[in-house]
Amino acid sequence: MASARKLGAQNSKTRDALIKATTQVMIDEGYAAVTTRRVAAEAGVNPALVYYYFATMDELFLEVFRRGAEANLERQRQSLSAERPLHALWEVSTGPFGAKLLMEFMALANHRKDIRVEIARYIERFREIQQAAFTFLLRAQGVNVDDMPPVLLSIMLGSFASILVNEQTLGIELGHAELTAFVERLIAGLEPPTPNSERT
Amino acid sequence: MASARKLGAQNSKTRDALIKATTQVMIDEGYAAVTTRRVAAEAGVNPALVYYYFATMDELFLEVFRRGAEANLERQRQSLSAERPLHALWEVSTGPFGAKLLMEFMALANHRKDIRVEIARYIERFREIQQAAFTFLLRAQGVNVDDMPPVLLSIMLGSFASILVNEQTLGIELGHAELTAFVERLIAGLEPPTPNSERT
DNA sequence: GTCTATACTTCGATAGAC
DNA sequence: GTCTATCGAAGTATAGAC
Repeated sequence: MASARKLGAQNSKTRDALIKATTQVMIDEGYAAVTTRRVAAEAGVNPALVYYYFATMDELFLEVFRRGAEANLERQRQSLSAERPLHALWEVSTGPFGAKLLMEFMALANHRKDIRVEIARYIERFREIQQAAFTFLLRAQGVNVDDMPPVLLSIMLGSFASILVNEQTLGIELGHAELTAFVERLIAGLEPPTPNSERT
Repeated sequence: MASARKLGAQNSKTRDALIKATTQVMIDEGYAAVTTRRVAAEAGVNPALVYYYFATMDELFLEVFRRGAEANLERQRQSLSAERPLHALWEVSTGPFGAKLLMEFMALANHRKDIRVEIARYIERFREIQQAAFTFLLRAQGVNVDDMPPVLLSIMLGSFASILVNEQTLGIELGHAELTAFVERLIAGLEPPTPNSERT
C-alpha cells in the first residue's frame, strides 16, 4: 500500500471520471459500495486504472472529498454575494453535496483518521466563512447578536439542512413541512426582499 | 445466505454478548468495521457462533438496531414522565445511542433496503410519541401551537442533538456553546422549574 | 495510458467433530 | 452450544505486456 509507484497526471480525463463515479456511488449506495471494480465500472474504465491514478482507495476518497468540499465552498461564496444570501445559501445546503455526501464522509471518518481530520477542517472553514458573512448581514438588519449570534445561525441552518436531506432519503416526511416553514420564516425575517429584488 | 439452518435461543448469553459487541464496534469504529471475526473477538467468543445465532450479518445488524431502538424508546418514555420532560429528553438525545449510532445506521441503510425501512419506522415512531407528549406540554405552558408546533420542537431538538454529538466525534467545537445555550434557553422557557423541583 | 493476469488478504457462510 | 477447518467470493494492490 502507498508504494513509491508513479501516479498519472492530475488533470487526466480518466482521473476525473473516477472521481465523479466515486462521488455518484457514494450518493447512491453509500461509501461501503465504493470498491475498485464498482467505481471503474461506473466510470466505464478498466479497474487497474484506479491504481494508476491513486496510490490507495483512501487517496481516492480524500480526493473526492476535497473536490466536493472546494465545489461547495465555491457555491457558498457565490451564495453570499447573491441578492438574498441566506435564501441562496439554504438552497445550496439542501442540495446533493451539502448534506448527503457529508454524512457519508462523517460515517467513513469514523474509522479513517486521515479523512476525519480533513472533514473537521472543512466544516470549521465552512462555518467560519458563514459566521463572518452573517456578522455583517445581521448587523445590517439591526439584529441583536446576543439574541442570534452569527455562528448559531450557521450551525442551525446546517443542522436543519442535514436532517431534512438525510431523512428524505429514508422516505420520512413527519415534521419536515413545519421545519421548512420555520426556516423560511426565520430567514425571511432576517432578510426581507428589497424593493428592487425579483419575486421568488 | 439465509438458509433453513436452525438458530440458537433468543435469550442466550452469547447472543447478547454478540449484540453488545457489535453495538460497541459500531460506535467506536463505524459499521464498516463490523465483521464476523471482529465482533466475535470483541465478544470473546468463537467466530462461527455468529452464524449459530444469526442467519446473516444483516440479521445481526437488524437485531442490534431493534435492541437500541427499544432501549431508546424506553428511555424516552421515562424522560417524558420526569419532572422536567424536555430537560430529561435532551439529556437522552445527546447520549450515545441517541445520535451516534443512529447516524451509523442511516449510513448503513444507504445500501441495505431492509434496514432502511426499519430505521424510517423507528424515527417516525419516536417523533410521533414526542409530538403527542409535547402537545400537552406546550398547551400546559400556554404556548401558541402556531408559533411552535409540537412536531417542530421534536425535529429541532433531534437535529441539534445529532449535529452536536456527531461533530464532537470529529473534534469540532465551533458554534457548539452557542447552540447548547440556545437549546437551554429554549427549553427553560417552555419548561420553567416548578417551585418544588430540585435544582440543576 | 490502458489492458490482462494474478498475488495476497479478508470476508461471509457452512460442514461436521466434539 | 462451541469448536476447527475450510470453501468460494470479493476486496486491494501490483507486475508487466501492449
